Amino acid sequence: MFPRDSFHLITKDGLPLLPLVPTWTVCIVKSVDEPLYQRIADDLRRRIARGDLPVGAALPSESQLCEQWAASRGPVRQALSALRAEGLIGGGRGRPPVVRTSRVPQPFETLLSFSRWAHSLGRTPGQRTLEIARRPARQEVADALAIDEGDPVVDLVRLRLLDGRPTMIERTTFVESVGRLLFDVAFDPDSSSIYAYLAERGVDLSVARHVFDAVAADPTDASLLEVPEGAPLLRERRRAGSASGEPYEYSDDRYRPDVVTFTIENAEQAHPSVARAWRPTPADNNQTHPK
Amino acid sequence: MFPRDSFHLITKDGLPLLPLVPTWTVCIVKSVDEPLYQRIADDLRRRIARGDLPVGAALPSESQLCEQWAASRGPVRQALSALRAEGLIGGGRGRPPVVRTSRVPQPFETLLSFSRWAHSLGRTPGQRTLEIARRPARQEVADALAIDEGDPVVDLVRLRLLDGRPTMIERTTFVESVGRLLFDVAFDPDSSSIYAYLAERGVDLSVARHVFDAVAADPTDASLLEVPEGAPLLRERRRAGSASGEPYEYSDDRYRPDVVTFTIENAEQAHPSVARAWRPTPADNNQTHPK
DNA sequence: TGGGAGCACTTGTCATGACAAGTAGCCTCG
DNA sequence: CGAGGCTACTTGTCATGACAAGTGCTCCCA
Repeated sequence: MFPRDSFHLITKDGLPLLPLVPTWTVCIVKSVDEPLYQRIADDLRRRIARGDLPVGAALPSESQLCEQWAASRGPVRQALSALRAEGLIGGGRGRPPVVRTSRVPQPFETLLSFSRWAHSLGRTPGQRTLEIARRPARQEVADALAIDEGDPVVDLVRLRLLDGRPTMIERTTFVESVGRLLFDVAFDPDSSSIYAYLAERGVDLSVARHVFDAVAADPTDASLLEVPEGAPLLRERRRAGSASGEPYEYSDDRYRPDVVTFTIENAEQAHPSVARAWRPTPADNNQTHPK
Repeated sequence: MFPRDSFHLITKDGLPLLPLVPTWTVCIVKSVDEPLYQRIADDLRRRIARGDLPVGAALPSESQLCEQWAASRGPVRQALSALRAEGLIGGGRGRPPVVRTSRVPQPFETLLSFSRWAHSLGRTPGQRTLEIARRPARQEVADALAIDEGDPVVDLVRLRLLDGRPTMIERTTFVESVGRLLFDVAFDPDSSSIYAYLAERGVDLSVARHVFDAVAADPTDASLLEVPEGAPLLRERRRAGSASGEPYEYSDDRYRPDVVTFTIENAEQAHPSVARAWRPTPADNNQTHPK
């Protein structure tokens, strides 16, 4: 299915081999089959993330990049424009592009999958499945999934843990055609990531809409999340579906606000980026208050 | 200061005059001095927003756009790529671009300014200034503004109303150089928008970071927002500053979650868009539950 | 009638060349 | 010594041409 990758050598600066490079070490990168402008962009991203190009530093000029990659201005400008759209670089007419931030934007999946997010943080996700059932859709769920009230759906309720601590209650409803897959013997809701599992089965979740508000913990929430009844919880209601807009799942997730926050970064020029953030407990960040 | 705009006629379809157009009405658009690819993008955006190109419809092919605008593929592709980045259109190799949604992304300011947001919703914002004071910075604020604890700052506490109903408590702290402007006789905190006022004075707020969580209403919050003590509130902590990253303001805003929510729309391909959403009260949307 | 080859058309990628517009540094002149 | 102009260099915009890769359709043949 995947094209066989071919490889080539590049220097430790991420540049193709050129006579003027004095010393170099070897690393291997995916090469052909990926368009040139993407290889250029990936390389610049990597150099920014690694700190070779610190914040405030000027990138090589377009003509220099053209020489280094033996490319014309087209692909080089395409790469720079991609970085600009991600907010990584600034600059403008007459002055060379400048590194604005080294933060790499979180990919789409990170906001969707709790497991994937936890792993990207270097923490260990856990989960306890409380209920999985096939039942008729309630009104609110039917509206969100664009089906009729009473149509069969699959409900899944899970308590999600972070490093063993209760963090979130997830009440997800899948349309029947997708939820059916969760009853497969191959699926173990307590060990694997649902989204990874569904992706393997050809379910493409590619658009999502998240609505945030706050609710008070009801008795069930309170005992599972180990907070007092009535404590404020951060609620995310999520509807996700295919690229064509067909909804596949609706979820009501309630977070302990002392463990998880959501962050939006916003600039006049660049596109906004969103991220789920983990908040260290007071015991953890004792004496480590940021300067 | 501004270049004198020149104008030209285009048909009701937004196309330049061509002999093959049978009927047309006149409208005036800004023309020269704006690059071609932006004029093309603006025109397509307008046609999508007006419904001339409904969701699901295919856009003209690149070669057609080239003919219509007497342009080469460069600017046309630049325009399409801009729309694609905004999530307005989809499509790919071999198939013509397709309108994905007609929703125009909210500009940067809408998430920053309560007044601006309310107006864009067609609702009337209100505000009651509870406190404005110059005092030494607390620890948390000093950290956020990158100044030393005890440095002078300007605190502003306002109750914000939507259609006369209490909606949000805003506790904003400005660095002294910016906050000083709020004591000017020309500024009336109860009538004008702070951000519009500051922008006039040359304060450029162009990057912001918003962190969302939930808190319980303390006695002050409760009485001002007219909710029970301990009720869950949606909290947004915001840090905003100049393009170079210098922070100007830090704010702790607490919303009634039954009035305001925040929404993130997220897709695998396009950049995320964020928006503040107004939630009609149960009395308002009685019998108008969405199908 | 069904399936596959072929074809027309689409978008994706890249090269080359040209000019406009903005920046920063140098240098001259008052 | 300061102000202004000049120049080299940068990025922004656009034209033209070419080929690769994917889609959808027709048409032919088994």
